[in-house]
Amino acid sequence: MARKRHEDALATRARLLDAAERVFRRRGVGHTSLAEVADAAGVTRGAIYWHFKDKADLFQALVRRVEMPINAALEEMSRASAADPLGAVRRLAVHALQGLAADRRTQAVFDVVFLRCEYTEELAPVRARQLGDRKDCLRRCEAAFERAIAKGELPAGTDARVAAQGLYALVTGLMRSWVETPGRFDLGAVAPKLVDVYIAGLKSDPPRRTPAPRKSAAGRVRRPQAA
Amino acid sequence: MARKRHEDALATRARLLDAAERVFRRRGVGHTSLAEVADAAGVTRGAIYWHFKDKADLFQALVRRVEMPINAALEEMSRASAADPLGAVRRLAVHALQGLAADRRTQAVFDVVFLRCEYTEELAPVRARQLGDRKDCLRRCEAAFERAIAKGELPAGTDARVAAQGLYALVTGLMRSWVETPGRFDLGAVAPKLVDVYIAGLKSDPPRRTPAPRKSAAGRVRRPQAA
DNA sequence: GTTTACATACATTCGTGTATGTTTGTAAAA
DNA sequence: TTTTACAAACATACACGAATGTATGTAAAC
Repeated sequence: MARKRHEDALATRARLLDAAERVFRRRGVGHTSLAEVADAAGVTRGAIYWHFKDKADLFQALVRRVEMPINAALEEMSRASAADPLGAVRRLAVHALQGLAADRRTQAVFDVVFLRCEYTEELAPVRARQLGDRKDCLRRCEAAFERAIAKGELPAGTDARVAAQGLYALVTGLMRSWVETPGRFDLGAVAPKLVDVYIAGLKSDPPRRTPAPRKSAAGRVRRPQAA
Repeated sequence: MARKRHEDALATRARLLDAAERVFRRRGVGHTSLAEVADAAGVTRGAIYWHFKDKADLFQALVRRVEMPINAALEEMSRASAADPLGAVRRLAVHALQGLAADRRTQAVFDVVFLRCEYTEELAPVRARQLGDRKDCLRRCEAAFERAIAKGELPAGTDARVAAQGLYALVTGLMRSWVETPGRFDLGAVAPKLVDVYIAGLKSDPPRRTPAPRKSAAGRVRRPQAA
């Protein structure tokens, strides 16, 4: 085929990404050949190899399309955490969950990321980016919780790091749960309730910092069943 | 090679499962050929096709090896939930997490299940089983929370279903987080703290049942920032 | 002698990467 | 302004390896 104009080429690229989303979701990243993606986009493999280096590169571009809004929300949370730390964290968590519940593209990408791909060597760059994003998110949330402690919104002695890990686990766990069975529950409605449950728990029974990292065997628990 | 005795054959089968655990974890389920598994086990593909129907069958057997203890803990939880519902739920969640933190085989299988395989058509039976297990777990936890409400351990009007979904998300989210970066935090120590945070949150700010499923647009939040 | 528990060999399919072909926008040269 | 040359944006073709399933071989246990 012939040469297109710039905008036509960008349209082709976008159609390739859309097609990859659909096919990856249905057949899995590793199980789909680039020929299938090309077919679904109405082009040939040549188009893919023109726009992308290989399948991993295509996948990476696919993920980055939905990363930006989340990162923007993270930034905003860090700003707002100065005045209202707990509120900022709450808004971030709820916003992330409701964003997933509302946006079809986000749903497709999270479906692929959670269930339809395996993180081996060839996806190492994607994986590294995911872990970096997670680390960043945890650091920001931890910082916000620290501010909440300083402001007296959370009890002194609260382990902000553990608190952040718990919130992250709750949110991502909900995301995965919902992606596994979409439509089985109303994520948009459940999200604020459960985030509030967790934050209320942080206030009334927060994770305490371990008083001193003794040399004794770690891993076992000692807390006498605080029920 | 020659024929072995029954116990020898069972040992070969076990070594195949062990080898598959290692290779799947390193290279991903879809990206590993059965020849690699056979090599790692010191046999040929013939042995695999003797003991298992195909790769999916091998993977399924691999997962089932670690499912039993968890299901047993679930049963025990249901029994204990009559007398001490919240305590039983708490013990189940903490036990599951610490079981992951302690057992190498469980770690390997969860690693593969979370990160190194893609759930496509060929893994449909495995997937169906996972979803069934999840459903069972959610139902039992919901029932336990209902008992807790009946006993006054949780406020009346608490939505037990949502409460169970949140706990499940927290626990599985922690599992995945820890599997993603093992050694980055002490799961055995963090687990009871965060489970307690969540349960304390259920007590002080529980998810309320939606009073009446009005016809109004669902999904948006209305709660006036309960900070 | 028969079946078990594998090993070996084979045919076939599939996917990838690359090399090459082809057409047309587009900008500079004339 | 027309022509020329180049490069963008793909399509097509090919070579290669790799994985699967099956078919067959085989030696020891029972």
